[in-house]
Amino acid sequence: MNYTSTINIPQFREDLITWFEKEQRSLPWRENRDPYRVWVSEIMLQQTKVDTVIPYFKNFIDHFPTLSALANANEQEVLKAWEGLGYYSRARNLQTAVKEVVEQYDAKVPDDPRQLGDLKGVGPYTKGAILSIAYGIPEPAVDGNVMRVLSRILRIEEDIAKPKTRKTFEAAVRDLISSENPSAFNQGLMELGALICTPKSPSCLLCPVQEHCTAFRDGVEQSLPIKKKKTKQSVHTYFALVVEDDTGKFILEQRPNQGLLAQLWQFPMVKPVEVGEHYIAAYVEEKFDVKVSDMQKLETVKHVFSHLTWFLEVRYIRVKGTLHAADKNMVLVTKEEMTPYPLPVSHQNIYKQLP
DNA sequence: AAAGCGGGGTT
DNA sequence: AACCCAGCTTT
Repeated sequence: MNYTSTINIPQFREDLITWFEKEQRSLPWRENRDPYRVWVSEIMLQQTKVDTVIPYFKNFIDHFPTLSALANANEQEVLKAWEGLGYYSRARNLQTAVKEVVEQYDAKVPDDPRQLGDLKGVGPYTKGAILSIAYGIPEPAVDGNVMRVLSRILRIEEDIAKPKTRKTFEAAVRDLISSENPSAFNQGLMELGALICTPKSPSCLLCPVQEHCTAFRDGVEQSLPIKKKKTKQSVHTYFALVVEDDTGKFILEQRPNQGLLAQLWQFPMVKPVEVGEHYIAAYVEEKFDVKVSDMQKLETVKHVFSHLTWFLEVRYIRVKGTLHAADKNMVLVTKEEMTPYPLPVSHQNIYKQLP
C-alpha cells in the first residue's frame, strides 16, 4: 500500500498534461529546450517568483548567451547581473558548475543523473527539472509547489519542512509520472501549484484534476500541506558609514567570500557596541587618517532577510583631505564609479539617499 | 537533521 | 507581522 494506489494514474496524467499544454504561461525560458537556458532558469527560480525572475533571465542570457560565455565571464560581472535577485551563492555556484561542464563534458550539459547532480548548486530538484524538461527523462522534480499539490491530491500529511519528506514525494512522482511526456507532467504539477493549487484559497472549482484530489473530496485542502513553523529571527543594528572626501570619492568595502552576501560591496558597516554614536567621527578620523568636517544622519534602512533583520543607521560623513583604502578589501570610488559594483538591496537603498 | 542564505509578494 | 515561494550547501 502506498499513497498513489487509490487514484486512476493514466487519467490523472492525461488530465494534468492536457491542462498544462493548454494553459501554461508563455515564459522566456520556455522558448526552447536548450539545457543551458533551462538550467539558468531553474537556478534563478529557486525560492524566487516567476515575475521577479523574468527580467533577470532575459538580461542574464543577453550577457551570457552560452555556457562558454558564462564560463569565460569574470565573477564580478556575473554577480552584477544577479544584483538584487538574492541568494548570491547561486550565481557563483552556477558559474563554477558551468566551467566544469565546459572543461569536463565538452560544453554539453550532462544527461546522466549522477554527473548532473554532482555539479555545484544542482540539487535533487534542479537535477530532475533539467533531466525532464531539457532531456525528456522521467525523473521527479520535487519543489515546494509539487509538495503542496501532491500533499493535497494524495492527502500526504507528513511535515514538508523535514528533509526526509521530500523522498516520500519523489517516490509518489515516480509512480505517477508520464514516461511519454515527463516535461509536461513535471511542469504541469508546478504550474498547477502556481496558478490553481495556491497556498491560500486554492481554486479547486477550476482545478483540472479535482476529481483525483483526496483533500478536496475530504474537504481538508486548506489545511495541507503540513509544515511546522520556523524559529524566530534575530535583529542586528549597524552604523553604515557613507564617507566622502573633498574629491568626491567614497569608501566601499567588499564583504568576506563566505557567509551572508558574500563578495558583495557595501558602505562600511560597524556595530554600535564597538563604535558608539559619539565616537563615530573619531573612529573615521583614526581609521582613514582624515579630519571630519561634517556629519549628518540619513534615513535608517531596515532590511528583512529570511532569517534575520538589519537596521542600518546611516551617517553621511564629509572629511577634509584625501581618503585612502584603510584595508585591502576597500576601494575608493566616485558615485558614478560605483555602478559596476554589486550592492545588496539594503545598500542600494543607501545609495539612493546620496546627495 | 538543522541552520544559513535574499528578496519580494500576499494575507 | 506572519507566511509564502520553481532549494542548495554547510555543519
